[in-house]
Amino acid sequence: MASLIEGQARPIRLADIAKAAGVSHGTASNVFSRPEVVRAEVRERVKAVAEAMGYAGPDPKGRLLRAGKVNAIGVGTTEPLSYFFEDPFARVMMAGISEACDATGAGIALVSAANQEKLAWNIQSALVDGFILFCIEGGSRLVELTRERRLPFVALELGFHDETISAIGVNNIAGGRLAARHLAELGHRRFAVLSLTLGEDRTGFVTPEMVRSAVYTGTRDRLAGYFEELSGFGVDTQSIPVFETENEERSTTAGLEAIFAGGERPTAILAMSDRMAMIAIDWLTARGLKVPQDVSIVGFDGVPDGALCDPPLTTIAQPITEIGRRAARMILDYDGAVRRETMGVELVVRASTGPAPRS
Amino acid sequence: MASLIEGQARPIRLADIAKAAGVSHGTASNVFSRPEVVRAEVRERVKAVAEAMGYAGPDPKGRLLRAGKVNAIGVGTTEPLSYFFEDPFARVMMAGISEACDATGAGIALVSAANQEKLAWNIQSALVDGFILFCIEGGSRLVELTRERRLPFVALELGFHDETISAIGVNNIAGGRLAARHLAELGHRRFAVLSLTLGEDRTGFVTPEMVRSAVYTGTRDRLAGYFEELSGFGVDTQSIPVFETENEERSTTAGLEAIFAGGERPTAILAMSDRMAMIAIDWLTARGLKVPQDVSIVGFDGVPDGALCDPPLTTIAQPITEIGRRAARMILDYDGAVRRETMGVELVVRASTGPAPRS
DNA sequence: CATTTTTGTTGGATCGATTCAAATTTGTGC
DNA sequence: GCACAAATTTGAATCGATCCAACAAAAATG
Repeated sequence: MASLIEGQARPIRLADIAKAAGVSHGTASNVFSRPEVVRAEVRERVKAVAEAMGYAGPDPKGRLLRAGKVNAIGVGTTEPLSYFFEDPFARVMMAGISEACDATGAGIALVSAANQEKLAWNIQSALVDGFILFCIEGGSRLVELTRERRLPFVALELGFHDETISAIGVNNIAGGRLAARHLAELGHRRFAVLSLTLGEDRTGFVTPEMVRSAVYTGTRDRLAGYFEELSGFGVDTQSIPVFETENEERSTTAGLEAIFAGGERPTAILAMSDRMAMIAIDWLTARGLKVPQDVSIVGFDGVPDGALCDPPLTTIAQPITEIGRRAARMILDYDGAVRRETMGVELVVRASTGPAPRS
Repeated sequence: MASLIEGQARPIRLADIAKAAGVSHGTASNVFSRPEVVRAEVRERVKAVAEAMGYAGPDPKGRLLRAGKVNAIGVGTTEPLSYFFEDPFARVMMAGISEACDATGAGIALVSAANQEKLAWNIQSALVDGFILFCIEGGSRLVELTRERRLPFVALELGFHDETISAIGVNNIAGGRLAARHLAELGHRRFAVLSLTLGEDRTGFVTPEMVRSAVYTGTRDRLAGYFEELSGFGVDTQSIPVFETENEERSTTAGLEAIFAGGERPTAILAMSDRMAMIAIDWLTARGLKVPQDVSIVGFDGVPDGALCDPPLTTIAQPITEIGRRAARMILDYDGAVRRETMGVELVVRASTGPAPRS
């Protein structure tokens, strides 16, 4: 009678095959996880029973609970999941993370939190041993949520002023200086800056007070680097227009329009991302301005696309892949310490910069 | 005395705070997962205790075991993990998968199996509700392994002849025909084919017998499409060189060298992937052959890069994103049925094809 | 043949939560 | 103040494995 009822196959458990094979569940477990300790004869019998009953092998869910380690690292962002596959910067970073994970056999779990309610849940319920956080905007909330999981995590790329969390970033001041010096040495004296976000979600021209109260010290530092260097060349940095964008097309275009609406047009643009720099190239070209003959542009990041656009982009290259590798290793080899690493950057000169036009 | 020993903080469990707050496990659990059923006063007390003890919230590992559902889908491949972020085809596919996952709040777990031993383990221990398999080469082993997990899974893009597994693919015969017809109508009569793998890991020229015994029916069908259509134009398909590659630079280049070593050079190349097509463009250009004046090339896939290369690539476009979306939904809405879907393809004419050179 | 080793097997404890039927408390109407 | 309904709380059972101390059997040693 029982057999008649057992129609709806509920998944076979290890205990089921142990019973069917007439061994203890301890032995049954060993057959799969440490086959060498069980006598060949028994091993074969248990395996045969498992096969016959259609056992799928030890369920990772059960193992996980016991083992405690998931063997996967979570990568979180407030962007939609497709960000990881579409954004050039993210892709190079992910390649670095992948490399480190491949080397140790760890998996990668992508965690997105495009909408606020699900963000919390997704972070809270992700099955991972630690997190790498892409702190674009809304980063602070992401960090807060992740901190509550009490798992190891590393913040990338924002330069939070919170010294209590592990982070890997680049020397933004040095990067800013390199970019500015390169342009200044080419004779440029009239500049404009396309800036990443400084704090709250806003776009538009930036005032010195806003810079001082910036949440994102990464942005602030790049700006500081630009200004420090340019001051050395006698440029009045107070008069340089700085337009804060959301690092996407719409707000960047708005920034360019605002910048070029004025009378004194810049001969050089300092962009805090390659993304904005490439949008700027397109925008200028579409308006008949030649890059670099009329306007020079320096980006920031060093994404591969920059080498392919027309003209190829001069930029401040971050060691993106290496940052990814290190971030992953930081999680994989977590030892309880808070680590903050700052990587160097380098100027990559391509064709988007040239001598200042003599007016 | 005990308190002296308890130095090494082992993570706080729900049971710990239940005891500390003087409530049962059940109530403590409800405080977190169904707060509305517990009296406000108790709820606050428990929460306060949790806060004070530094409780990280219900551990997903425990919840998972009970709930049974991971709420994540695994994407598996035999390539290294970085494949997902670097390969153009994979990226577009992943974007589609991401979209479907974002919509339902599911996560994505990337599972690689670059090396054989770890392959098995990674597939066996991945914490997912189902798999989407990128069946490039070595696909059959991947499928075998996954089948053993007895989880829902979908195979992408290979056109396995095994009808018992769910799969989404495109109409390869129709695609082949479209490509061939386009070239034939431009007057081409001398062709060469850069083929994807037909079966075991090998590269080189392909014989008709090998085609008949092909494991990968997707490859076979594209070839069939090419040949059927060309026959209609009176081309002797027997004499068309077909070179099987591994869809990467080295073997594709080898194929081109072999093809162009002969006396009767083709005026048109049918490539079974955009990847190979673009490699071919570069190879030909580097050798002073003009595309499409000297040689026309049609790709297959329709990856975005094809539109950007020089010259832009004529290709057979698959609805890659849509395939990804459907695959993800197939796992997410799994109902126990085996589904096999075939999507349509379309010819996208760009500048890599032109009239056959006369001579 | 008795004793020690080696090799295999057992079954209870554990990992960290959720669920649900039953027990208890609180609230309502009369 | 009582009966009955509604709202809370309890505690045992469960999810599916692994670990390990204890035990049993077989093999090696004296």
